[in-house]
Amino acid sequence: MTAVRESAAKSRPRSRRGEGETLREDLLAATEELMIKTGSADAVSIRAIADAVGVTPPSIYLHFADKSSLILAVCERHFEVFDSIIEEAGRSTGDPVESLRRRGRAYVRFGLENPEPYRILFMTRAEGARQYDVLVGAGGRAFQHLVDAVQRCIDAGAFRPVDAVLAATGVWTAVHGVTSLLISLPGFPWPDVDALVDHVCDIEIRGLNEPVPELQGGAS
Amino acid sequence: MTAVRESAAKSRPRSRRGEGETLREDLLAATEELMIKTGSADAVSIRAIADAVGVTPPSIYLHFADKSSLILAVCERHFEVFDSIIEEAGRSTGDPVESLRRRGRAYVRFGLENPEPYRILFMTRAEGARQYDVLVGAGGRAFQHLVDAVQRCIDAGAFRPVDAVLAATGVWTAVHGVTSLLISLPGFPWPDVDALVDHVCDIEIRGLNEPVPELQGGAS
DNA sequence: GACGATGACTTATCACTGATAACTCACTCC
DNA sequence: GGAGTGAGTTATCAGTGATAAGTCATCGTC
Repeated sequence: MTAVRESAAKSRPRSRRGEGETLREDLLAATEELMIKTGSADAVSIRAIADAVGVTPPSIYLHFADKSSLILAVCERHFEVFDSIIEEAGRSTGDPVESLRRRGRAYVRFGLENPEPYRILFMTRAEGARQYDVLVGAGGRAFQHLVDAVQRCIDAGAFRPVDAVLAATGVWTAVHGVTSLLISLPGFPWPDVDALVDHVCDIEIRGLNEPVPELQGGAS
Repeated sequence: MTAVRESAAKSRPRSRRGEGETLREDLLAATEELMIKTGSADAVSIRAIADAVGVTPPSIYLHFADKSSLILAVCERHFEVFDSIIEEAGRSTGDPVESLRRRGRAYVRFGLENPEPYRILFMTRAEGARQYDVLVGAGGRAFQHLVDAVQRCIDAGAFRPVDAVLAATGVWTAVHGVTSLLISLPGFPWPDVDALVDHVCDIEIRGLNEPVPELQGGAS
């Protein structure tokens, strides 16, 4: 019987000396493909990955410490793209407030288009090394980009002079809230997604708005 | 060797006729305890649960279809309490806006105090039966309670006359965003949690505020 | 050009997981 | 007192992540 699983490569030629890295790349690619196909990281097994690449399970451990390291490596690749896409969306306009809104839209869209990496990066408990790596590395940079974007709104006088880090954290949690619930509960009777995202951005922007000083009976 | 695992009850007396439900209750209690102790539903195994109760693994399947049904049953119990705690917090004041703020605080606090049930209910992909049960049942009621709370703010003239369902959805995603990120990334350099939650509530409330009609130069 | 070293991988196996089929036991009711 | 059944057990399965130890080809060296 020997179920053929699905791989094309029944067995792959052993890499030459010094070319071990090629297997590592192939493993990442195969894992990503399987994750997208199955829609869940738990659903892809070490054996399935090994089969897809045409190699035996233990050889995976020559390149990754364990399964979660492999999965995380795949997700971190997405994260780099994540940050750059958001930055690009933010740079597509000169108005800082509109820029922030576009960042928010891009964030949600990316999360919905890459639900499993998003889930792994932001919706599962991070511990130890992973926490440090992701948060201090690419994650830290991405968050700083958001803080800067908020600061620009403050500097432009569009937002009250709040603590930019606190405000940025609030913005992040807001867009994450929509993204993550849409991913987790696809069966909930959600309003139109675009309308919801726009509403969330509206609330955030209005909430951080400089209020017109009407209470003091300002002049002119 | 036979590792003793940890249970006290080495074996439990077989239930009498008609008392099968007692095992079901014991299973729920033991599972909840193990979930709290290990902090993760995956970390508690069918065998560990069976051991803790003093029974063999297959007997669990006489009371629950599979492991996830058992876990979900534990979480749904929490959900009932969740809703009632939020309702209670909301009723503790007459001011609808302050009431909404208290609901938000209670929501986040409950999530942080029961991270694993929260994770399972709101942070893992829900499918099929579970989706239907939780969303249409207790979840539907809880959400309706939130919509009502928002509507009261609108009726009181404290919020603009927005779509109450859309606004409630936004409020939910906002408090969920904080809760879920705090659970997932405990190592992130978060601001003070209370300050963050208050800030998120502030933004939401200000964002939904009735703007003083200064642009039209309103009368009186 | 034989030879030890080593990079790249395989074979065999472990401990564990959720789950099922088939059996046993004790009690109840007729 | 025997059939029926509720309540649980024994034995076992297929699959999981992971490891120890072996194989095999290639490289650098003498």
